[in-house]
Amino acid sequence: MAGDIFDFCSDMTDEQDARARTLIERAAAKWPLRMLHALSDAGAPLRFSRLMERVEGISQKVLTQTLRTLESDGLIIRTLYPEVPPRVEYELTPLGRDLLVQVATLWRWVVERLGDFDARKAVKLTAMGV
Amino acid sequence: MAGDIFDFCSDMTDEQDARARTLIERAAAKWPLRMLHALSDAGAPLRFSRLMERVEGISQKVLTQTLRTLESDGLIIRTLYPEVPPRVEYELTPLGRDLLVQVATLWRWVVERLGDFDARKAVKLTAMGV
DNA sequence: CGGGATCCGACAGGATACTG
DNA sequence: CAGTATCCTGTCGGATCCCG
Repeated sequence: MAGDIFDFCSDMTDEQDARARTLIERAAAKWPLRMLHALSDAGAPLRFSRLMERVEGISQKVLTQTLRTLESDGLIIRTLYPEVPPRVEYELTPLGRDLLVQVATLWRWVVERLGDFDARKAVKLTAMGV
Repeated sequence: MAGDIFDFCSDMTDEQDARARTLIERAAAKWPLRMLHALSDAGAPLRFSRLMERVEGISQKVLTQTLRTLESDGLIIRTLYPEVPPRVEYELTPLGRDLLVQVATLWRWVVERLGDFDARKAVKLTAMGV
């Protein structure tokens, strides 16, 4: 259809569609978003332990897993300093920063309309004889 | 911090934050998004069976569950026509339509940069002695 | 310090059978 | 037609223990 708001997907392969969907779902998920936000908020590279402190409630396993995923997606950079004890720092890439801005835009839109997301307010007028 | 891009969340309760997060995660998820898209694409109310045809691969159980969730979130409207056999039609609410547009915007942004989401392109220059 | 390996419970989602 | 009920399996995430 001509008016399809997802027109830009028309010439995509199934693989590209799946890749885009995965990226969107990841960025919208709880832990990845909070981690990106923590890194953005810090304004400087964060060590593993500091990041874990800033993302309240996350387990070490999920923190590690998500860091690996975000790194392979090109959203963060992991830098290992081979000292004793070892030091590892994580920071946002420009792409990660930009994606976070996009998601924040969506968040703001939703938060501003929080009161509207409720079935009580979606009463169909025709059902009332209007 | 003053530069926090999520500043607009600062005066939110934990419940509001959780609610917003849930809404975002739902809208970004695979089946809800494809269902909203199908309803938008149809341009008219769809019956249960027609919707199931248009959302390829979805199970009847998940279709029902997701319809209930979307309805309780005020994104779609369910209209029952007490005929024999029964007829039920689903359509987007204005809010549902608007949310879909917001998510589509995010999708377009990601799709246009699909090639960038790849760790190979996120090489840290300082690691190369630059 | 920054993880890896393992076990476990909770829950999402598919397949199937049945119903007003 | 438009669901509901049930079973089953895969995955996610928490907790714990261990290592270089």
